[in-house]
Amino acid sequence: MPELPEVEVTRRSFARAIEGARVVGVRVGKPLRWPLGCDGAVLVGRTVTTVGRRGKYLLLEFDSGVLLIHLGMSGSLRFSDNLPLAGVHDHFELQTTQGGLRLTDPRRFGAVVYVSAITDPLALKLLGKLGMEPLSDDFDVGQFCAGLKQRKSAIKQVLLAGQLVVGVGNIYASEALFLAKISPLARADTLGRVRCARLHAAIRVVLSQAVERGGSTLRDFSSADGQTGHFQTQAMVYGRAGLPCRACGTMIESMRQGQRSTFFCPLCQSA
DNA sequence: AGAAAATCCTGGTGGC
DNA sequence: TGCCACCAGGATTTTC
Repeated sequence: MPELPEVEVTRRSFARAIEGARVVGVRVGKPLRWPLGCDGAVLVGRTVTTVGRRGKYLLLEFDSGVLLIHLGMSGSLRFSDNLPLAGVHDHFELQTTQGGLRLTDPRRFGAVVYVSAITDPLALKLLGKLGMEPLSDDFDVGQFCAGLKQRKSAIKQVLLAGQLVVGVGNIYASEALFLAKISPLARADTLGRVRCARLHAAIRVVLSQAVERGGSTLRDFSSADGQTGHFQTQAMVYGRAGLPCRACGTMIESMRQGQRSTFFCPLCQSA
């Protein structure tokens, strides 16, 4: 499930290799979450300048125009000068002078959207209300705490919502809350200065460690050069229901919060 | 208005 | 074996 670390690992795995490439062809498969927003042919002849990221969106910037790429929950990219024959789950492909960039996405919750600029209304609609970037300097403790003070729902769900801080999905929300020793059920507005600062730090630690480990490969995630991640092997709580807590030995529990599974240690995260 | 909760999309999987 | 409920991320819709 691509969350911020998987998207960032993907970005790093092909950004350098694709920069300067000129588009020579586009292949579109089945429809994704949203329409591409242009005829694929109009991309031919454009040159890739940079590959950026905002939240879980990759921003493939051309000398003119930008492709917003979202991996949804089952998407992965591959960039290679020798891609295998396209399969049934390959739904977008950019052929360039430096190799082919292909999106494979069985569930098709992902998206590739063309906008003429990052200031385009459609881009603003998708990116405009996103929260702070957790790994950048703009992830300010004060702003984070102030934001939490305004939310009455459970802290786990506030993290997932992405309006305050982006990129923290189901895996890393559980992990960060464990690291910060905060119950996923705690109301966001009840967290004081100390727990709030601890959570802020925990989010940064968990996400940056996950990036270092190449992300989490639960089923089939791999970066654009085919590498799998292995953060999942060091998860403290995610997917560990019924197993002993790595810190205190208490049995890890799971529950449902807003139709999503949450994992936590009832002792370490009792407050 | 703005926050919170419910809904929807798809295909792989596990249980029976 | 086949069928079906269930699960997942997050934008969108509905409710409060």
